[in-house]
Amino acid sequence: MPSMKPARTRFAPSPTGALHCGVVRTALYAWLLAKQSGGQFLLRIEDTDQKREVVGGLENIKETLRWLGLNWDEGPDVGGPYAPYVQSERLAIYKKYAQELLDKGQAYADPYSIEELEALRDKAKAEKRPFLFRDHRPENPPVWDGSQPLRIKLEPKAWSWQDGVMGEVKLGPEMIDDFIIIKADGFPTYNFCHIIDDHLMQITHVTRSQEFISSIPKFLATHEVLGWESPVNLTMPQVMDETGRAKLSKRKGAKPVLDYRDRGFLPEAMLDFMATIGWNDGTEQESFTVDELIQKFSLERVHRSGGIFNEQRLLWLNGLHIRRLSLDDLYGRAASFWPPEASKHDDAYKKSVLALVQERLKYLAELPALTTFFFDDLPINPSLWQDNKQLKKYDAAQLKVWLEQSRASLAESDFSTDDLTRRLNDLLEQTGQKPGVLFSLIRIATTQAPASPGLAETLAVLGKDIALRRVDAMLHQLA
RNA sequence: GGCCCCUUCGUCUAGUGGUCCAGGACGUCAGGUUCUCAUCCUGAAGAUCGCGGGUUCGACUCCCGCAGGGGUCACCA
Repeated sequence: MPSMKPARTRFAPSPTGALHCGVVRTALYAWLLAKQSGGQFLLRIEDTDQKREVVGGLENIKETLRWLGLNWDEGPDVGGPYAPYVQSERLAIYKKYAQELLDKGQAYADPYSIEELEALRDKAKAEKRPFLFRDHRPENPPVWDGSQPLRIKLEPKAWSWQDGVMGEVKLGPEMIDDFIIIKADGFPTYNFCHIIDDHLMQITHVTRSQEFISSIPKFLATHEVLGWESPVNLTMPQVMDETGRAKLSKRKGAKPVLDYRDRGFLPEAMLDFMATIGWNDGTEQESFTVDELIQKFSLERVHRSGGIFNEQRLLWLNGLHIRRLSLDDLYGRAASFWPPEASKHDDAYKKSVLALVQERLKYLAELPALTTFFFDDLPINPSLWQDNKQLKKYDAAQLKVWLEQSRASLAESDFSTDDLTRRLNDLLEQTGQKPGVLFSLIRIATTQAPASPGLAETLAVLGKDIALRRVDAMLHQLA
């Protein structure tokens, strides 16, 4: 376990849509860093682009993190020493620093219209040279009245830095330009305000997704101009979609994390899955609890290459975590996933059903498909025995004989699993049949389902009345 | 196009010069666990370690080049 000074990390999403696994994985790594070092994890909302803001975006962020258990020590709702933690409520702070830069001659008003800028950019493109705003710095910038964008004046300079994940990265002076720090609408840009906030909020490690890596020189230069030390930059590899051809993004159809909750994925499985796209502990351990992640996670073992979001593996991990749960725990989590028919039944019954399907569930939304026959009689489906590879060799009269024999024995049973098992075995001898034939017949008769848990266990849970009633219905059908 | 990052079985990966004609896991296939589904167990197929040079007695591991993929070049974050 890496010992380090308490790290203050943050997750700083913008409320522009539902959180997906790509961005949440970056949040998870930041959270793990804070937890394992005894530091703090902050949530900060970067809502400086009013146009892109989405209704419910903030709620989705909070709900996603809460569901996953990525609790924030400071941030919206919980407050903290550096409140507010919503950027739209911190405008005065950014303006203050912008004014300071302006006063020092480190910032200037941008006199160009959007159209003029575009023309300059097009021209540069046509001439196949990079567009740099600094080549067009106005000689006598207008007095900044807040209606023009304000640009920071940055001297071109090559930067190299030690990235906590990527190692040493070097980028040339062409990556630095006079970027806008305050937009014409009065809001600051991400490039500017996140630096101020990270500094004021004493963030020690900044996790960012890979698309920001070429912006880091700008961030470094801005720190320098402000006279601040940069926090440690941690650039995380990308999470790619199933095609492997693009990073996970909302536009490309990445599913919201909460969709997985709604399908009955477990938060600990999601965390396990996300953590292990791009990180492993170097042993052959394939699955981790949250505590193990906190203990074992290390930056040194985070990959630099991107990883594909493989839902197949998530499914496997989720099944694994479901099986690890105690029955009571699972029962609590499954509450909203039962089929409607189950509402007529009591907790004890539902729990005994759940015990039988626990090892069969990959996700909780499968519950109805696996259990409906426990709660209500399914319509009799002749194809179940007519197409069954063991049973289709026999005619209805023969099946009826065996089923009647079975009914007679079951009628004597106390329906304990032990007694049922014994009787079922006796019936094999009496009828001279293989389990493949007789058990299939009884299973189909009593469930009318294409699949079910073990026969004796299933019968024991169903109970005598229901089991015999269904056998009778099937016998009637075979007549 | 410039710049940056990446490149081991389909996928997630182990691997930091010899123990690797490459190990594990998911997935797939086959068999076993008194029926089905699932679990569990066993086994199989699956990677000439992107390509080409070099360094070295020896390279997946080091160096160079190339190719491919991803990212980025906004009054978006």
